[in-house]
Amino acid sequence: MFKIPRGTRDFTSEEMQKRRYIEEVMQKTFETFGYKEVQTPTFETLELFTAKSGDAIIEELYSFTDKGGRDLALRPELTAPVIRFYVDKLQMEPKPLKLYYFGNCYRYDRPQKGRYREFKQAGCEIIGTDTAEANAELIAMAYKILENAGVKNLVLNIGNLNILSSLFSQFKLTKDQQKYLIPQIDKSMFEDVFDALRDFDIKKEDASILTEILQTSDIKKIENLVMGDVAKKELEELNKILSFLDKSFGIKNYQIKMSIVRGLDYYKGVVFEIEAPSLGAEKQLCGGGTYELIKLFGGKETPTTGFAIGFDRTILALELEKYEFPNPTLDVFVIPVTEEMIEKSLKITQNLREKGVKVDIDLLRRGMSKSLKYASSINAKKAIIIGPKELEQDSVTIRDMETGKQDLKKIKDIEKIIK
RNA sequence: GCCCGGGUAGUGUAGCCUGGCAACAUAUGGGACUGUGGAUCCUCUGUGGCGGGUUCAAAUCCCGCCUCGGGCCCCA
Repeated sequence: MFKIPRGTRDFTSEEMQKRRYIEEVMQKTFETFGYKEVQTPTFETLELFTAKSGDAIIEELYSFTDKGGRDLALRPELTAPVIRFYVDKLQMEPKPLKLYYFGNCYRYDRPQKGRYREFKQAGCEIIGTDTAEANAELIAMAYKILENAGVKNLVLNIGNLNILSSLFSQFKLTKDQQKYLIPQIDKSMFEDVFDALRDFDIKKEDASILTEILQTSDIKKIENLVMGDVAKKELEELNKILSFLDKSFGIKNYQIKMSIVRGLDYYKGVVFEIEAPSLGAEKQLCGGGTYELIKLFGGKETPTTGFAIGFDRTILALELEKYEFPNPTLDVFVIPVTEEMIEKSLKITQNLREKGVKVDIDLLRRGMSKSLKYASSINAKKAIIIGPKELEQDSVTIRDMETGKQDLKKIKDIEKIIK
């Protein structure tokens, strides 16, 4: 017996039905926002990912050397590949460029619920604009995608990294000091942040201002506390985004959260995340923001914002919320009563299939009773019984599997009745 | 990578503490009701994650590994 590799999954037809359905809903939402689908390879050069995230991520990558000696890696995410694609081939496309994608990604992590070594992401990037309306539209789309997919309990947090970094520079914190603070901010350990700031010789008042800003979700309060032109200007932008979300997109269910940091290295400006609180440790469904990667990849700098949605987690959240996925059904199950009927039955089956009807036929030469039972267990809507009695009159028996009602119908009329 | 809890037919479970023939339900295949279902009955197949140790004897006790789950770490 062979075992499935750790952290990977097989999907049953029931699960695939759910996944395809949700993927379609997401895809439609992307399309209604004017986004176009792209696809990139499953593996890339290792360098693409180390350039973006540093050598430290090699530990969490599925990387390998191919037979030509090239260092490659299975993609751990899709932003870097898509931006590589953009820099390589799409720079002259009319702006803004709105791209979306679905793809499996691979990370060498310890698996647990909602975290797999092979997982699927849905995401997008908008290239060439960073107006408040562009950012608001993007955040709204992320929210709507999850809402349209049917997730009920969503928490949308929005922050802005430029405000944080301008405060950092105002307090003259060194890069190392910032590096020390960021993980603590990420973990909401604000007392430790305060203590650290004091250790860095920040005045008590300034330290409390910073920790206040990090903790409050009251934008007025932040307005009163924030200092410096850059931070004030960014705050104004943030305010515009929030106002668009509320007034234009009807999304009121958001919270300011200045402690979203998301690896400050290449994220700039607005950042956001959407959580499904019911999911526990791995509850983040979506993360995104504005970032600067194009220049790093050798392209002409232009604003970019994007997000990624954890597809598997979205499915998990829906299942937890007892979301009712559509049931897989079969339009017709054909039952030949005797072996002599098989040829005619296959022909009728095939005729219906050519008309686009979902039809299956008994292939085990089972009796009527077992066949009907089987038809019922696979959720067939109708059964067509084909036997000598019926054929004498050029007819078949059509049985409605829900009501149990059945009628003798002419073969030439089957198509009409089924449709 | 760390801490904790699990792993018994395809699925869901009992037995484990206190070692002694591996079992129940369900699903699947076949059959009965001789052409009408969700039923009933009969029947076949199928089970201890893997390896080692203790013992006359291990699903049961001990150790290691694998794996799933909860919590960390990480979260691009």
